[in-house]
Amino acid sequence: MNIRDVAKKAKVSTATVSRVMSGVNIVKPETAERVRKAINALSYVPNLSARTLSKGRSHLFGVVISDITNPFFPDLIYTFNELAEQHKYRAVFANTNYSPARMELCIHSLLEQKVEGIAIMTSEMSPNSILMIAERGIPMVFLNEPGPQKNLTNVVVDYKSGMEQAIDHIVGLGHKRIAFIGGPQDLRSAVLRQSIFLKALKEKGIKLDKRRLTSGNHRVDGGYAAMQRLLEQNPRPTAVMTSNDLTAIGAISAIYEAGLQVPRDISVVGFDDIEMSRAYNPALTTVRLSRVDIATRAFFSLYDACNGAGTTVSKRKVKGAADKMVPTQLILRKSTAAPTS
Amino acid sequence: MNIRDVAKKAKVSTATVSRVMSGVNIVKPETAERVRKAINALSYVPNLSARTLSKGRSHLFGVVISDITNPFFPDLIYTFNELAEQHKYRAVFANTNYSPARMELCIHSLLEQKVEGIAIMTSEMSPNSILMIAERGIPMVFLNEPGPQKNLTNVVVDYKSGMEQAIDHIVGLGHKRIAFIGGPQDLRSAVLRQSIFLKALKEKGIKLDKRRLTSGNHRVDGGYAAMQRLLEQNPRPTAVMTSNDLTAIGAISAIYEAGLQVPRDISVVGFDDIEMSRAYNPALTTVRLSRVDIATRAFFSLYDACNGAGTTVSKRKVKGAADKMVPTQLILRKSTAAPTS
DNA sequence: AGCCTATATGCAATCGCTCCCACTTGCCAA
DNA sequence: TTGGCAAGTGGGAGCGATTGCATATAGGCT
Repeated sequence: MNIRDVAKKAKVSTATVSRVMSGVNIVKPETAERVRKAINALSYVPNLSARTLSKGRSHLFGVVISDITNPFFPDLIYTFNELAEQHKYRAVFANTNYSPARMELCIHSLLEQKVEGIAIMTSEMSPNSILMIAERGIPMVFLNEPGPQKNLTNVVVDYKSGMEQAIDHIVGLGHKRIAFIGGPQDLRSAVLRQSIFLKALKEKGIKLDKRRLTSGNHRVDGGYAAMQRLLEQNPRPTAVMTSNDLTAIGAISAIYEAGLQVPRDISVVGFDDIEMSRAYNPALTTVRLSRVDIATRAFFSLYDACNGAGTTVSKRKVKGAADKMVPTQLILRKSTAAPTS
Repeated sequence: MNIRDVAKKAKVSTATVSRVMSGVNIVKPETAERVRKAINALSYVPNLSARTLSKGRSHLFGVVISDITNPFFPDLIYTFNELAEQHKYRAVFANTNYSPARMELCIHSLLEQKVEGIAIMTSEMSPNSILMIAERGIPMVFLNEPGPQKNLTNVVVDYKSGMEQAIDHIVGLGHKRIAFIGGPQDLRSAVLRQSIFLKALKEKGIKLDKRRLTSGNHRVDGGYAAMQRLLEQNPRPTAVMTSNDLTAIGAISAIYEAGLQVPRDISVVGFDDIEMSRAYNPALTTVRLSRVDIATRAFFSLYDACNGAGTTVSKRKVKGAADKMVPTQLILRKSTAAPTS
């Protein structure tokens, strides 16, 4: 079942069938109708490989993520996918599983598929792969990449603002013994969050006792273990800032397990505002980082690069997206309160 | 940059390059080496569309899901993807957003991509689409589809066993006033869970007061609202069984918000055992439904259908998968306890 | 020397579609 | 009448790979 069968059935040439399907060029309405009837009658579905090969365009974007299981990503994927669909693109996803070696495979697979743009939403990197993309002139977009190079754009998150809001909140409540649980120290985004936190703290003239600076793994168990360590201290911290929500949730588990309560005994602040933060018990005070924003900026960055800056509507959107950082914002919920001296 | 460039550079024909890449047929080692050098030198990546078109095989499976944002799916996708990779397949995902109309689009897209098999892991259905798949002879696998038709397999979950374990646990603790919060009544899987729960209850000679049977939407807010309604009753239930974990989490929020505690005042049991259940506060007693199992069975069901039942290893695995239902199992954690009369 | 086989490689048709170009037809102006 | 133009359609090359078949070469055997 191919375009020739349809052409035969509709008594036209394959060229005409093609024209009817793509909707461009002029086809006499009656002819078009006949073709459409034939398509339905045969329940014909065009072959995407053939079309891609022939046109030399895939209308496909690749998105590289670390791990679909990480609650940070589904929202991102959802939004990206939605936008792609709205703009007649498709999106394919590739998991690196946090491994640069696997990232290389991911990129290779995306290149095989002739994607027209690649969004790299991970921290781990394979410089070699990046090179391969670059030398093909394929547009790329990164997340918080430090040194922006030519030929690629960069979605950058305004971590600082959110961190400052969180610090102001904690300090405003009267906390003095503040701890920080960071993420894995080989994860660039985690290191970035930590350093920005420390810097913001310093700028406010507050100094953090080194013993209160520890780290987990950005998962629940890591937060749990880190908090257990903090709880052994005497005096123990009265407020804990964390590098992501899963860490915060792990920390809260540890606090309850030690017979203490949040926020009565210890206040906890998360980062990311994943779906679960609102539903958690107690609902987590956290810094919201909009995955919808990130996905939107990433998508339009690629879309714009592929479809010339000439367009009007998309142009405006992208311009807006490129101008500003992705904002972050403190969301006050139930996991913070004044210390009960 | 295509196979001809490589051939020219290595001073061989395109046929030889192709043979080197696919690894089949005999190529003189030195020639192969020369070709490999050329491939690297040019950093050539083959064009998948051309390959697919030429071979007439896509090595691609499609997976239809409702919504990537639903925590039920990421695990499923992860596992499916992993298995696909291990078996030299790729997997593409399509979101229906719970809409049969969109499902039609999803299927159309998968057919365009010439997928070799389709796993339909959603409840919503578009009979028309199913027909299109069937008439192409493409293997399908469903999740808990009630009437198994020919030409498709069905992964079925043993809801009953898990429900019975949960009921035994609750009843064994001494609970008399048991409530149930179901899912959306237009979602087949939710209706199934509910009816199996009621049936299991009846079989044990326990009867449920109709007023204690209510439903949410399988999301946190629905569980919250449903629980609020239950809390207005006098006497209120002492144990609540729910149709999924998100519902249970919503219910717990409502209970705490009413100034009560879990499990002291009310016990809550979830269903699914999503990642968050373990980390929730209190950790949720729930019925585990292994997404890994589901994905594994779904994958091998398609894989086997596509690669003849003749293979040995896969055959064994698939046979095992097809024989048994996906088991469910009660996981005891902290959200259940004996009622404090 | 002549023949045969096994091994290694090349030629070219093919997959299903798109799109350039050429062609037909009908209409209007010159 | 004729030329020119626009609208509608068809022919067929080409996209980049795979693969059946033909061919070339080397070595072994009689």
